Amino acid sequence: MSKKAKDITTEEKIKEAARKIFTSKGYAAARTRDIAEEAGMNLALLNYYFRSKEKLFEIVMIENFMHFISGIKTIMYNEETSLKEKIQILVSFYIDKLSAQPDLPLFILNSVKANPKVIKGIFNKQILQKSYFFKQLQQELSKNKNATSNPINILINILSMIIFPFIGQPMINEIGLSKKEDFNNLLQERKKLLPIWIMQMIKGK
Amino acid sequence: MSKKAKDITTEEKIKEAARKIFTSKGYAAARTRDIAEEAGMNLALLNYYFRSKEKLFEIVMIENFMHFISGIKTIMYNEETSLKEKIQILVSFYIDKLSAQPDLPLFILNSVKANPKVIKGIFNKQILQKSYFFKQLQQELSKNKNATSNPINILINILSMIIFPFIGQPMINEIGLSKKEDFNNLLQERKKLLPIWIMQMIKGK
DNA sequence: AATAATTTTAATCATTTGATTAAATATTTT
DNA sequence: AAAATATTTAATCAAATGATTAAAATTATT
Repeated sequence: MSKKAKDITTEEKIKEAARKIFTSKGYAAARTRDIAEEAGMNLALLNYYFRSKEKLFEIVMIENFMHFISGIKTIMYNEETSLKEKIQILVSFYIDKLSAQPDLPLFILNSVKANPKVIKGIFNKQILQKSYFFKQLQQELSKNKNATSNPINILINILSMIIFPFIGQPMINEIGLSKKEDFNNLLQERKKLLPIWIMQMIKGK
Repeated sequence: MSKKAKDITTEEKIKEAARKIFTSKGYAAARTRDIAEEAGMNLALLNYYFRSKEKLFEIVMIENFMHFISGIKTIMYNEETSLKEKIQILVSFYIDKLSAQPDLPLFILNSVKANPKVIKGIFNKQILQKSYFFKQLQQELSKNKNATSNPINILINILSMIIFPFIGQPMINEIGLSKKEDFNNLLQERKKLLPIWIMQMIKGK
C-alpha cells in the first residue's frame, strides 16, 4: 500500500470515529481514547495526524456543518423550481438526511453556540439573500397585505419544524407517542404536511 | 443566624451557581470548581451538601425541567379558555420565559438526550391527553376532513416554533439578521404571528 | 539490499478534576 | 459557659485524560 493511500485511510478512519463520538457525546464528554478505540487505532495517532483534540474537533465540526448546509444552496439557487417546489424538496431532503444522522442537529447547535465564529465563511446573509428562493419568498409575502411577516421568520419556521423533531425525539417519544405510531410514521406524515403548512403561512390563510 | 436558615442559604447559593454553570456549559464541560467559584464557596461544600457532581446535576436538571413545563399544565387544563386563547397564552408565556433564560432549551434537550429517564414522572402521555387543550385540539382537527393530521404533529410544531429561535440564535444572527432588526424584534413579531400560523394549520387553510 | 523516511506502538508525563479527610470555625443545645 | 453538633476550610488523593516520547515496525527511495 502506498504511503499516501495509507495516510488517507488512517486519517479518514480517525475522522470518521471522531465524527461519531463527538456527534453522540459532544466535545467535552468525548474522550480521545473513545475515538481511538472506535477507530481501532493507537491513541497517539490522533495527535500524530491532528495535533490535538481541539483541532480534530474543528475539522469534524466544519465538515459536519458544511455537509448539513451543502444541499440548501443548490436547492435555494435553482431558478427552475417554484417556491412551493423548493419547499417540498427542502423538507424531503432534510427529513431524509436527518433520519440517517439524527444526532447531527443537536451537535451542530451546541457547536455553534460554543463557537459562533465557525459559521462565518460557511454561510451568511449574502448567500441567503442573493438566492432565488429568497426573492421568490419576498415576492409571495408582498402579495399578502395584512400579515407583514419578515421572510426570516418564515425561514426560521421552516428550519424549526424540520429540525425540532430530531432534537426533541426523546421528549416526543415520552410525551406523545404510543407503540404503534412510531417516530418514523410521524416523520413521513410531516414530509407531506410541512410544505402545506408553510405555504399557508406564506400565503396568509 | 440559625442552623437551618444557614443551611438553606448555602445550599441555594450552590444550586443557583450550579444551575448557571451547568446551563451555560453543559454537564461534562462544567467543572465543580467553576460552580464553587461562582457560588463563592469552598469546593468541598459541594460534596458536603450534594454528595457528588452528578447528584447536584440531577437536582438542577429536574428543577429546570419542572420549571419549564410547570406553566404548560395550568394553561392546558384551563376549561375557561378557547383553543385559540390557549395557544396565544402559551406562545406569549414561553417566549417571555425563554427570553429571560435563553440557554434553558438547549440544556434541557441535551439533558433529556443524555438521560431520557428523567422525563418520566414529570411529564407523560396521560398528562397531555387528559388535558382540555388536547380535547379541543382533537375536536378542531376532526372538523377538517382532508388533512388528517396527528395532534402530536401540531404540538411539535407549536413547541418547535417557540423553542427553535432560542437554540438557533447564534445561527440566526449570522445568517439572517442585520443590525437594525435585532433578535428581540423578531421575537415580538413571532408573539403576534405564531398563534395565527398555528390556527391556520389546525383549521387547514 | 541498504538506507532513509514515515507510520505505529507502548510507556509515560503533566494536568485536570471529582472527591475525601482532618482540622478549624461557627452554631446550637444543655 | 461547656459540650455537642454542624459547617467550613486547606490540603491532599486517586483516577482520568490530553499529550509526548523514544523505540519498533512499516514503507518508500536509492
